[in-house]
Amino acid sequence: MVRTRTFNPSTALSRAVDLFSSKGYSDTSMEDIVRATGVSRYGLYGAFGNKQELFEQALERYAEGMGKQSFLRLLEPDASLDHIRTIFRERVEDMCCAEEHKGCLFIHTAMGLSPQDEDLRGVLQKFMKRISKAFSVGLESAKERGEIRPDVDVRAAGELLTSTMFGLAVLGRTGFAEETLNGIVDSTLASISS
Amino acid sequence: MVRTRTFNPSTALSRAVDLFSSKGYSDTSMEDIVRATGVSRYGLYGAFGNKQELFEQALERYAEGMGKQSFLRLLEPDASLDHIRTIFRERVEDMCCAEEHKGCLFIHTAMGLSPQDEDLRGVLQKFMKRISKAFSVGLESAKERGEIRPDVDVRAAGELLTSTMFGLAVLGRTGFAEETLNGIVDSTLASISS
DNA sequence: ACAAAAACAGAACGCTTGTTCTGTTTACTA
DNA sequence: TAGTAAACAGAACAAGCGTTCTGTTTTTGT
Repeated sequence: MVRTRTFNPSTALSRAVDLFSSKGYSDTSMEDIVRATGVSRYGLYGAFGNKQELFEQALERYAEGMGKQSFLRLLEPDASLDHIRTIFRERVEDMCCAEEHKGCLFIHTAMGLSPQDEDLRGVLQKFMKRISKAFSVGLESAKERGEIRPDVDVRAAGELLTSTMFGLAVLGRTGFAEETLNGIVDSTLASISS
Repeated sequence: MVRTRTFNPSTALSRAVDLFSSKGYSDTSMEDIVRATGVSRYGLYGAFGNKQELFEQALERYAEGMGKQSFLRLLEPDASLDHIRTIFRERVEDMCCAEEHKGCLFIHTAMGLSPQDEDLRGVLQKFMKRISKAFSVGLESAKERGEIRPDVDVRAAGELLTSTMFGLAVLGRTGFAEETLNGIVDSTLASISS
């Protein structure tokens, strides 16, 4: 190698994640990414291949970020119902307060999925099941703490919470009030707590 | 008028609704609509103005169809919890069984919304609040029948069900099993039933 | 210091997009 | 039945897309 990169692919990817998660795949152009990152086409194509591959890496990065930022703490042994509530509160705040409209890359990807996109669908499913599983584990801990009704099936409840998370994101995007969304969170959590 | 239309704008609009709700605004081209309807560009532009206006009419039509097909029955005085469950069952079947992947135009529209699209956001919000209200009215009837816990706030519960409906649609799109989705429906309804 | 290989900026390419224009056909009216 | 105005099919247009190519600049190893 005779000349070194002047940009950091990792931070460029972060910018791409932001764009993709607020506008989705189709409504984000390579030009947009060039502008947002300050990286030339050459650099982007050299580092990521093409738009599709860049998107896939962005999705991976997004999932990783969501995990680290929100769901990892559910796997700790002292996870409680409050942890779960906090995760929802943070997500809700992100979703509706932000005038920049962050959006949710998972939903964008799900809606953009074409029927034959079996690979991408699999990846997305894996990420969502991971979220569901994390909720279940957290719920199990909360159950041991006596915060959850003993008859609650933590697997089913994990799926319920995952579904709720996406439902909230859609309502948030549409501009529903933060209190409305938090009300939904509280109803949902109340339905499983003892 | 010296020559009459050879196509029916209303049925053409129906086709457009199908396309938009499975692929969203950006991923549906006028060419797609020309092909699906058999109507020439001239006819489409003459009847609907442009793509944006066609989309808005499609959204209106979609909402109307959703209302007639699903939510109108909740306004009848004998509406019960079973009516609500049936609506969810039908939606779930539509969403995940169908290999054609019908999709949800509301979610597509919500995600495609740009921060400054204040008008469209208002329209969408109106439709969603209408759904929420219909749920509330149905829940009130069910409550009078003794099917719902007396302490349930039907307004909050209506919002919860609306959110659930969108969450389910996202999971359905991602390919989650029908049983999983129906399980979520049952958990949700169980949480409010007496 | 020089040569070479890779990063760079941006022009260019082919394609698709939404939209408009053109010439032709049709059916109603007088 | 003849004239006309609107519907028609599709060519044409400009703009934007993802991608590639080109000529220039930069940095490292010799």
